[in-house]
Amino acid sequence: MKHKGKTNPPGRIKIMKSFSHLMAQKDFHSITTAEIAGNAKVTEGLIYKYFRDKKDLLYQVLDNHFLVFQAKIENRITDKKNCIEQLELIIFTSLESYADNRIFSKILLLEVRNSLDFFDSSAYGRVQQYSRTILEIIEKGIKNNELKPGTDPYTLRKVILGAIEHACLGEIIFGKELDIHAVSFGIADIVFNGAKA
Amino acid sequence: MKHKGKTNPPGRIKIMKSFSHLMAQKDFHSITTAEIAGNAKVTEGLIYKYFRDKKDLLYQVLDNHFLVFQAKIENRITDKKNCIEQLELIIFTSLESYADNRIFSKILLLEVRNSLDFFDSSAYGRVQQYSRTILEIIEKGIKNNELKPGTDPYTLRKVILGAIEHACLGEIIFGKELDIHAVSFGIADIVFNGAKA
DNA sequence: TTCGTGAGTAAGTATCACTTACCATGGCAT
DNA sequence: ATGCCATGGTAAGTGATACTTACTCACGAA
Repeated sequence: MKHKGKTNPPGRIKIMKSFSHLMAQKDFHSITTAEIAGNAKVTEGLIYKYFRDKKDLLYQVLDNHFLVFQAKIENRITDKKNCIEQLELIIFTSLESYADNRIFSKILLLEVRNSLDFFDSSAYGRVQQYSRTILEIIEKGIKNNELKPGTDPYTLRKVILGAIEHACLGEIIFGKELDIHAVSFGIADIVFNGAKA
Repeated sequence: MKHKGKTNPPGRIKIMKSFSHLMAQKDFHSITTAEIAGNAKVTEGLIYKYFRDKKDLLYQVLDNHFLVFQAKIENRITDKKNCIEQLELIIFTSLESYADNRIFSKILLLEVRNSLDFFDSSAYGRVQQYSRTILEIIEKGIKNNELKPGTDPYTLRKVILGAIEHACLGEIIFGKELDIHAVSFGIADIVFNGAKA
């Protein structure tokens, strides 16, 4: 008997909460199904009623976190008309979200990428949308001459996304504090004004 | 009986080669010790004579690949005196190395980061040195006014490293082709001259 | 000759992800 | 009322896999 996804029973919620909680402490592979179930006070078998396998659980937890992340970004950038301001805000908000949602960022930046089936998941769909939003803003910026006409939008996106992700890695891995304002300003300054004297 | 690391017996080499070869085909966790041993024509037990565990094998293979990577970079940048040229060369050479050494980049960018014990490994020591080299060039560049005086060297390094890594991810994960010349030039252009019109 | 050491093997074992078969309850059509 | 079946949940496996233990063999030095 498989779960159809029409309801959201307490067992399912408890499993996701338990797993989320464990992800804050250790990496995916060293979390056992026995631990997840024990922590959630259900039996191991129930996990497989609601999730295809352990990875599917990971992806669905990520998907949940991504919803909040995405809503925050989409909400904020609608105020700004200026493309550069929009991009600056995306950099800042991404850093902020990564910083106060360690589990989300740990899963997204460290755990899911090495397994190909992630890219079929609904969570990856959200990554793509976030990524597409950035590209569209850049293309608009080039069109109305806010950004240099020769800029390759894909490369610019690579630099922005790469900088954001790299900035978070130290914090995620070593638990270092990150001055979000300073770093996001610094990244934007380099990306838009250049580092050359 | 543990291995002291003084010699490099054929079994050890065969195991590392076998593992390297398997890493080109699938991800770390779906490679089994039985496969590694079978492929290398030794018994499973021998793996644990030379490597503490499967992860240790991963780190030592990475370490080997990193040696080549590092040598190439250090060699090339000694020609150039100009700091910006040095950084441009690092960007290009990194992309190039990542591109024609898929196993190396897959391990470094996707597989090792989620496990804390990597950061005690000798391979991580090499990552740190590579990273330090970049920082030193940036600091020199700021001192002799090639780069803007206000630049935070750590942030600039984040942008450069992040851009490089992000540029490679698509290639590693989906096997997409990457125009190294175009992308490395694009990254350098944005980072040094800025994207703002 | 003996002894110690490095290279390699064979046969486990504990643990883990995942499966199968089962139980209980409540709403609902007959 | 009654039968029924979908949904939420459990209990007890099972095969695979990472890692361990105890062993053999070859050989160079004392």
